[in-house]
Amino acid sequence: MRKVDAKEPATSREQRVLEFWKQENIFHKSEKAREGRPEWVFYEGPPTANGLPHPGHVLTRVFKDLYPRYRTMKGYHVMRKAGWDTHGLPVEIEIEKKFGMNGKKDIQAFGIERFVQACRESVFKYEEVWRELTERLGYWIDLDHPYMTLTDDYIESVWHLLKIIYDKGWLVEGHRVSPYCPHCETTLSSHEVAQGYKDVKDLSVTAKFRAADDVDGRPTYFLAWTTTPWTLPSNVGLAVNEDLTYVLIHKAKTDENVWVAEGLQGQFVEEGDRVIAQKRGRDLVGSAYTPVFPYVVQEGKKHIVIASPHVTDESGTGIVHMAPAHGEEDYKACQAAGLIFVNFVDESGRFTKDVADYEGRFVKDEELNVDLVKDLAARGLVYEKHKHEHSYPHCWRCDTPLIYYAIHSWFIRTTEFKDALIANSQSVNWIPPHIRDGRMGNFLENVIDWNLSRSRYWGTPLPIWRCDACGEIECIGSRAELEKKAGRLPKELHKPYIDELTWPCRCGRGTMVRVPEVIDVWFDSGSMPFAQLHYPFENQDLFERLYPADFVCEAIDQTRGWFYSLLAISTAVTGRAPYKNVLVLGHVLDEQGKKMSKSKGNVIDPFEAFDKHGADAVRFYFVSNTQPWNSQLFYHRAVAEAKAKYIDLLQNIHQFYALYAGIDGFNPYQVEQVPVAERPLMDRWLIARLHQTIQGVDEAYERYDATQAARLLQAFVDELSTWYVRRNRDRFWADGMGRDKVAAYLTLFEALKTVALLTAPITPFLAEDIYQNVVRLGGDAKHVPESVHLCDFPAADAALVDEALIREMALVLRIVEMGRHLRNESKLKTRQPLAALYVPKAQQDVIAKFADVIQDELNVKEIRFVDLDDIARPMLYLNLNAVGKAFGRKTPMLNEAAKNADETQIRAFRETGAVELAGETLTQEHAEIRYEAKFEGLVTVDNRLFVGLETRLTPELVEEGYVREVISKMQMMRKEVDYGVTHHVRFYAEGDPELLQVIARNRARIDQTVLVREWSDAPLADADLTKEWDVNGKKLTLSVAR
RNA sequence: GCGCCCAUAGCUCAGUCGGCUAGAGCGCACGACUGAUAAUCGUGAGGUCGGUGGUUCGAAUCCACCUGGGCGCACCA
Repeated sequence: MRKVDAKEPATSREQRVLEFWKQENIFHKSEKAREGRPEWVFYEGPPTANGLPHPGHVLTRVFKDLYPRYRTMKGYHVMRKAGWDTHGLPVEIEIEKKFGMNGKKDIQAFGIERFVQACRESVFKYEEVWRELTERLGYWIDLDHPYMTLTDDYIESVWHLLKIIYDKGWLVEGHRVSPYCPHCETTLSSHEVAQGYKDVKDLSVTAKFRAADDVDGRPTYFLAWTTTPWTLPSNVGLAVNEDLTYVLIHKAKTDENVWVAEGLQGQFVEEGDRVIAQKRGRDLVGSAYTPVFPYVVQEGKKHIVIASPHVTDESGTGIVHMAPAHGEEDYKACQAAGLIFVNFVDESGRFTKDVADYEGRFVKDEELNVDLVKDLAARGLVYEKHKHEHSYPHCWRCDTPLIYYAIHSWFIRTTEFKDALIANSQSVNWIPPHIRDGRMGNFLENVIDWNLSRSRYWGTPLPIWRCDACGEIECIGSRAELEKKAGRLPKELHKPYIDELTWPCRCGRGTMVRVPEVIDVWFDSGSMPFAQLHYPFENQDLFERLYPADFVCEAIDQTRGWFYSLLAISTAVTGRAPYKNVLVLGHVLDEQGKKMSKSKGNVIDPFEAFDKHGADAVRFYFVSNTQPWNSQLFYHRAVAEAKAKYIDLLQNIHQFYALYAGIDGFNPYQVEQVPVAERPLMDRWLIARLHQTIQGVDEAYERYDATQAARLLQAFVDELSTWYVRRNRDRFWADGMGRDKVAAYLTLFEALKTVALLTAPITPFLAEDIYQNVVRLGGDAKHVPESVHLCDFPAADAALVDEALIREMALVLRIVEMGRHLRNESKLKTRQPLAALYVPKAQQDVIAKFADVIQDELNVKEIRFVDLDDIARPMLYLNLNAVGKAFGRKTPMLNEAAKNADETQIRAFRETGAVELAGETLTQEHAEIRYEAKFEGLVTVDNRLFVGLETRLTPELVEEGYVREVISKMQMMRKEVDYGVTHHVRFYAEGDPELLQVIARNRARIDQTVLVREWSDAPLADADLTKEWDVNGKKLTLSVAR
């Protein structure tokens, strides 16, 4: 065993452990050792390695590591395959930036092959950083055999899944209005849109659409509000709700009439205005109006009022302007009413030449919108305008504001199997449970079709070929199928190579050409249960064993991300839920509770945290601080605190054990075992607490409550250190190796060993360090598993959980606490022995068993069992402040009466809470009962217990106090010059003659305690230290030498 | 706008089924210990349990509404 330096920096300890794991291949062995055992299935959600890790990744990885470690110790086989998410817009945008490109035209010019290869190369840009993070954190995951979404095998599996979905008729193309990024020139799915909402201020305008017919000879307008003035040139209709009532208001100031919904008229009727007509929405339908811009010239039904049920009178005017290309509801309502369709915005978000005056201008440009509104205002068509703050979707990667845009896309008809999605989600153990019916439940209730296609380059190609003549389409589900059709395989299953493959259509006239789109990256990652194994082309048996997952864990933003894509694909393909238990984590926030983000500059570098506090401390902090689904504040001071109250404490105990076990050459495997039943009470108590802790920790891990496990461990380690070790220190430095000493060693050994095992999932480094040193004796104990992580999880022995003993010890601790309170009040330091402690006779049976502990802890000569009335007098003690407020001038009189209250009055107060004094009724707010000692000393009482401390000093007690004081000073000097704890040394003393006599009289005891070899008669010439002390007011000068 | 979560000491958090005087750690003040010692232990001060109302013998806990924070959703016209 090696000596332990509790001050060793955590990083150096953790480096040592990492070295050992690597050297001995422990991670690999931990998986190997459980081969053939039942599987406990974990799925890794793939991060993208082209960005740097964030503290949030540390949080998820702590929990992704902890439960697999626990399950492995419980005897399960856990496969831990890493994964990388490699496709998609984020990668493309990086490359665009890198080469100074902007938009798809530039990419085309750059060359798609070159572009795609550049993407491929950049995907693992930060892999090294991720690898280091993973290692430093102690996250055991197989990074050498990861699944990668860009490989042909992976893509082939994804194709297989798409084909199944296609064959079920759920993969369809459609023309609909979707959120669209004009920079990336592609549509986004709902879960991508969800990532990018931001609060922005946009110019909003209430425009006036002049009705064809004047009323009362005055111009009459329909009012409609919009926050997107750029959609007004494409206006083809106005929508009302058939069932709402609309009013016509005569505006006195401008002498014109305006239509708005009745429910909103309050915002439009000003002084002098009046309502001159009222109509149901259905009666307005069909009314013609003049458009506010002249650009819609296409023939057909247009510029009339139509009905749409989605119109409400909750905001705006209750009349909605319709631009069918830019709103899902607009599109549907216009179609239903048979209005024409126009789209004046091109794929890069600019006006086409149809909008002659604004051709080429970007529609989300603020100036353009201002110009449009000015244009309207010049023509008197603005009723009102203002800056409106609202949250508006932005592209989650390039930050461009999205527009709603009617475009051709491929969809998975998730709405078709919505019920199955809901049923599968219901079967999952969501942690915390509210996710099931809350976040996830709501989302699934409102599920919309999955917009799968992206008109981009770097992604899994949509495996659909279409005949350029007859339009027939075919979905390809494997490489073999493709080869059969096309006669060959491409260099890789990516654009542009894949697009080169064509074949003649059955129709005999045309060629089958692949559609240009790639798919949403979320489909890639959601396919991983299948694709990570290249299923069904390989590993069919393995897949059966590894599906579905027992456990997945990500942060809450993945509800609509990975959790959903896994669920949707799995439900579509197998009809089953892909996972059984899902731990949904909260976000990591900074010290002020603000989200950590690069732009705010408040991101704590995970590596800095590891360097400062060690990975164990970070891990323990995240696990113990709060339940993981709550937001977690992350800052250095908090981690340092977690370290101090658990990691350091445990390492201190380890150091203590190693120090003495080293000195004594204690070997737990070679000594004669002392059965627990034959060990002292203290040992039995600790063992009882230990097994109680095993039970609690095991159950907590089992139900995915590692926070509870960590807190139970922390409580146990605290008691182990501050009560067991502190109370039993002298047993470890007793001479020889008697049975009591062996019992103490065995007890502490078992506690340390078990704690190392219990804490291994949470703090794997510290656990290993203790295990190697204490359990494996630095490698000498060959008969125990090589690593703590190869051990079986400890089993609690219920028979050892002596609950009565645990309760009794709690009582003892309470007595000690009360005793220390009295010591504090008496101002008599603990080193001064006192004659007696009084405790309740009623508890004699229990207390007597622990008398020596209590006596020693409080430094009293004797414990006396008494009744409270034997040692204390109850008194009525007034709260003069309260009494003064209530009774004013009678206060002094009442106080006098309280002092003289007799026993019956006090008993009445004790029993009823009220007492009659001098004709007034005093209650508990005015008075309390205090106890006055009947002996020379102090008494304290609580509702269960009382403790009395005798403070009378006899000459003998005083002398002993001096002795203890002198011993203490001598020990401090030994410490200061850093003599070994077993060295015998020489002392010389001079000073107060009385004190010197005390020393002389107590030489035997002092010498034995302080290991004094010789008292010198003359000053020590070779003294290592000389110090002058004040010993209870008497001068003493001491010198020490070896 | 709709939905989910949260709000307890200066800070971070416990508080079980509604039930003793609402707890812990850190910080602060004071003290103790001194063979784990740059470690450790104790005592004390510190609370309108976010607010208002309700249910109840009894509410931090259950209900309603409100306020503040975090997050999510989206036809915010």
